[in-house]
Amino acid sequence: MNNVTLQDVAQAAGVSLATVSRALHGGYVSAEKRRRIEEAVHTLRYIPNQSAAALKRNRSRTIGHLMHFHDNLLASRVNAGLARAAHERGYSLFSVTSNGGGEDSRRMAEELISRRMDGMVVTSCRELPAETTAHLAEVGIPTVLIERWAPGAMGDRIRIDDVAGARCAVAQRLAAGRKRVAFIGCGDFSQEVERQRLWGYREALESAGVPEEIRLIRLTEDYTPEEGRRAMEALLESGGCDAVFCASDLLAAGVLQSLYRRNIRVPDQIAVTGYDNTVSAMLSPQISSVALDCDEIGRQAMALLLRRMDNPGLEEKEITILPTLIARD
Amino acid sequence: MNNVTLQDVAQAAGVSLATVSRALHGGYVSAEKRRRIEEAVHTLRYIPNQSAAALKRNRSRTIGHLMHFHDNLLASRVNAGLARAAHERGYSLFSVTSNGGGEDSRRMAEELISRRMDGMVVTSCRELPAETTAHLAEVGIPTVLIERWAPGAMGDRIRIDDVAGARCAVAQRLAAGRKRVAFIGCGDFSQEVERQRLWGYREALESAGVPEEIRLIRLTEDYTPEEGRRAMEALLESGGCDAVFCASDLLAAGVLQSLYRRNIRVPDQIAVTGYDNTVSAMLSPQISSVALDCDEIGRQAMALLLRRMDNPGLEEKEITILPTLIARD
DNA sequence: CTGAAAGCGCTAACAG
DNA sequence: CTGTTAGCGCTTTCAG
Repeated sequence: MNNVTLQDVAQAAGVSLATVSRALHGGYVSAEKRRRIEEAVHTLRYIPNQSAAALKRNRSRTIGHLMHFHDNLLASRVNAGLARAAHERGYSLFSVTSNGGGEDSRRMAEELISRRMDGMVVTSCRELPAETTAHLAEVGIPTVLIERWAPGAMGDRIRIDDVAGARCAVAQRLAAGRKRVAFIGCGDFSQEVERQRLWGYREALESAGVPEEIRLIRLTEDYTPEEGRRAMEALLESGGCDAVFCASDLLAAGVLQSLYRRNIRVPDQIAVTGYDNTVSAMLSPQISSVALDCDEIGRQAMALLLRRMDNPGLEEKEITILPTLIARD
Repeated sequence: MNNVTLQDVAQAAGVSLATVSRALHGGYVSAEKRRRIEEAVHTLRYIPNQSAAALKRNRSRTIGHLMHFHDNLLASRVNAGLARAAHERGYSLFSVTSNGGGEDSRRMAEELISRRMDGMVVTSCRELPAETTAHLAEVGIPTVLIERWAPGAMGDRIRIDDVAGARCAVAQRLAAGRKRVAFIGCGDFSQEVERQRLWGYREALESAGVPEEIRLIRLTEDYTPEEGRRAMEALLESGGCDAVFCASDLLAAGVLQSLYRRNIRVPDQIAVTGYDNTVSAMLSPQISSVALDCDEIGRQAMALLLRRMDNPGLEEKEITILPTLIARD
């Protein structure tokens, strides 16, 4: 069993427990004792008990990450970026994934509170009750919301400039001479993300002086290949197009399936652009997509957290991340 | 700040701290006091401090999950399955992802130890030093290794019957009348997983009385679309085939890209089967793939952990999970 | 530079 | 059924 404590190390090294603690935290300790302590730590395989440290310090050196389960690589990439950033700053990342809706997220958030996270990152959760973020604020846990959040949520934010991302992707097609660029995206405009992606599409058309055609805008319920396939079918039946901008790679995957079935070549006959760069490089053919720098997101999130830990009273801050188009065809 | 303690609740409810603790854990408490306590908990928004509880109990009610970062949905699905299973049993899941090699995994494992995980799951880590698993055993943390593990690693195991998975996938093609079924997979045969997938392929050929053709077996360095593409190119140049079994969906994605480029129709001219069912439903066309039941894996892992917690002395146990073929074409 | 000592918040005996 | 009490292992003053 694991029972090696500071006390044991102290005994083995012939010093007091306090000295060992100091040595471990880089305090003033004579070279000789430090050596003896290090040796004891090594031979006894001492591993500090974080529960005790956290209890005493009232800080866990851990950041909580709450995400909603979505069979999507993006979340795990953000998670990886966050983990790296946290680690660089001397924190660990405790990730939890909510499977259910608001009630579930709420429970997970409480769990993170009960573990006394020093900060909290909430990625793309439109379900987390605003009340829960308020609770976090109340108990003094800095919170950063990434990409999506429920209305009324409190905390610093990292938002993605999806208008720019979409605009850029569509502009590229127009610049390449495509005349009829379609939009396939989720039509849940209660969400800013969805509004932005459509808005970027429209802006690109407008800047290029291309009139908007209602027929070319296809809205889906959700981001799935099936929906993408269906939308593309409808689009083709209504008269076709020569390029499609999809508001997610999953939709684009469905679009490609539909085109494959009808033997319409991509990008020769129709060019397809995805969004989020999760599976775009795996599709046939590889398609262009709008990518997020997840390491950057992680770093910024940590920066926001640390800033607020130092100074809890600050106003809520919002950082905008600019996505970049990865051109593949 | 968050400073509501048991003591505060006790005061508010006019009972002793011990009574509150008992009430919270379902011990004997009179109905009246229980009511008052619940009320106090609610109005004060009391949230227990897990660090303190864990310190006292010397158990954290948390399972650690160590995985190696791989831009792959499988890991996050296993993670989700595990989280669900853990939650059902009253545990939380603390997931950490190692990005680097053995040194990094080792550090993460120590971090999990220092947080006094009650159990540990290691998914698909061929890098985790055997010595670290020994350390876990030594400090009494039950460990379950899923899918892959470094040689000499200690712990209960969940292995995937990849021989059966591959055999079944290949047999299906043969039964459908395909004559020249190729194999594209990673050639790192120091790993059991890789050996098994090739072995399953061979077994299927043998049972069907089809002679093995060395030309049809293409080995790659790794599981990436690029490698899949390259392998398929080579295969086509060497004379082609009428079906390909890929040891991973990512390889299959590359295979499809290569076929798309040459305008070879799937499955009419060549049928493609993937493995792991991560992206197979997103590809064009959707392809068959061998799937793992991640919820089942999670449940089994938890069962192994709990079993060993109750009885640490047990022999190491191995559970084999049978994958299933998802036929899509 | 070093050691003694006081808890952090909670659980789990142990006596009422 | 209820309250008192003794720590869990660690950090951090506070005196030497």
